[in-house]
Amino acid sequence: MAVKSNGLALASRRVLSDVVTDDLRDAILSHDLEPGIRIAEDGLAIQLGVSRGPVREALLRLEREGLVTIERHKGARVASWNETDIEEIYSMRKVLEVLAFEWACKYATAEDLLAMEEVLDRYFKLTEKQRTPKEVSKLDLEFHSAVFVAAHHERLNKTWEILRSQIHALLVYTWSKDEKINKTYLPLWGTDHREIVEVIRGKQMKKAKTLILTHIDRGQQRTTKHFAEKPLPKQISSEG
Amino acid sequence: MAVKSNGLALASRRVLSDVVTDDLRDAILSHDLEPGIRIAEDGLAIQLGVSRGPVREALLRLEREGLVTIERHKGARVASWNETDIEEIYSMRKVLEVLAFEWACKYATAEDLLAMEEVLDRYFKLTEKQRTPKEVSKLDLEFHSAVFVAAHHERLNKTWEILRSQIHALLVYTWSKDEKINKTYLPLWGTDHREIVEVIRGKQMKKAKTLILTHIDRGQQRTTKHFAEKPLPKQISSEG
DNA sequence: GCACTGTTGTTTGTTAACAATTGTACCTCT
DNA sequence: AGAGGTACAATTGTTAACAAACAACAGTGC
Repeated sequence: MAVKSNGLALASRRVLSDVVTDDLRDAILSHDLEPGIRIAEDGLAIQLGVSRGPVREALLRLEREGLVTIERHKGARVASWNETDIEEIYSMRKVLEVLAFEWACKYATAEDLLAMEEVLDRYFKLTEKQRTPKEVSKLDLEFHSAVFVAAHHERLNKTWEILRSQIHALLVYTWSKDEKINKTYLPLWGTDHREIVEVIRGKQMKKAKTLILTHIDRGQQRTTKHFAEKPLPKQISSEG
Repeated sequence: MAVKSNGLALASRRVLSDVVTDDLRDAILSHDLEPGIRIAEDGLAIQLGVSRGPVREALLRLEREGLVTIERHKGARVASWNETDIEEIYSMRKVLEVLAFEWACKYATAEDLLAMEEVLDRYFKLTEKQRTPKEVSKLDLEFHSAVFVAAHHERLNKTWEILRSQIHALLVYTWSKDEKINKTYLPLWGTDHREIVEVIRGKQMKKAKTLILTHIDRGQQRTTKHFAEKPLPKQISSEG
């Protein structure tokens, strides 16, 4: 019923809990569900036309992704963010990306490099109008994910996927209100990434490390700035 | 029924899925369940006297911990290990521990340092007979966990807990057969840890980094060696 | 003998009902 | 009026039955 089999039959069979997980993640990352808001199992189940079982599983998975918090006997809420979260997320990101670049320098295949360039191409082909914060940050994360894939490091990739969701949510959150600031920053990313591809191709591990660190630092400063400027949304009162 | 309420009532109410998770984790980490072995939901549920719901949740959690692998419509198996896993685990461990030490140098409280020394004390008070691989590695991991706690970094701690389980399982696996090798190595750990505490107390971040890296390297070499020497157990035939 | 197919049994995925816990509103008593 | 307690409502935790997918095997046709 809630199975949206668009056209062709899916290769790896999707199961209801997968569908619910993806739907819910999309709802959170598209800011349909604001941070702090309560998610009742039954309500969501009815809304999606499924039973509570798959919904429970989905909430557990999203909790591990850091998009949702669960309290015993009290249920789930959409995760909310503060300055500490930014510090934690970006400090984690730095060490993970450095490791990813080291391994990518060692193990990246020709296909991996091609995949990275493909994302890069899509970025440069964006028209001025398409160059929205949402679209650009989506491509940015896609590029970095391509680097992690190139690292061929299973555990590192799993950890990155979790952090990626949180970064995504954080960006959506900080950018949800003001659309003007981005124009001055965004164009920089493309050239950064182009340089990164070449460094990996040349297996210049030392250079890769400094390059990625400054690249991420820029992102962190931007995010911190936006976060500070952002007017706090109506706090969910049922917090204390 | 399966609720083992030993004496006093637990502070934070434990729920069935928690009990199942812990029981199953113990069974895996104590090598009662060997790597590769199949875990049927129904069987485990009956064995523990609960229904399949909590068992499913437990399996999901242990999958995220990396102790169990789940295949769609095919069920769960106890995770098994190879040389690649060792490389992945220890490369992750290095970057996580370095980050933990940086943050611990910055944010460790007096209580945190005390907690570390308490673990250290228990190590040095072990009698010759108590100094088994199992006991020593348990204390080793406990010490490192204390450092992560001292870092006061929520996401880093969560990631470490996952990796810690895997390291634990890996150690149990490599040491499951031969008990003789350890005697020559084990005594080193205590002095390493003692030095580590002092470095954190003195907030010597640079020194902490090199110290922890050589410390972990030793562990990796030992594990790799044991793993290579270990005779492969009877492969679970239902693999291919 | 070998490939194919239908059947059967086992296991996971899903559902709906039941039990237990938490939060709230109202009532009573001091 | 305020403190405390009781009943009620809402929500999560748990269970058992049902549906769907997968795996093994016997039987059929070539």
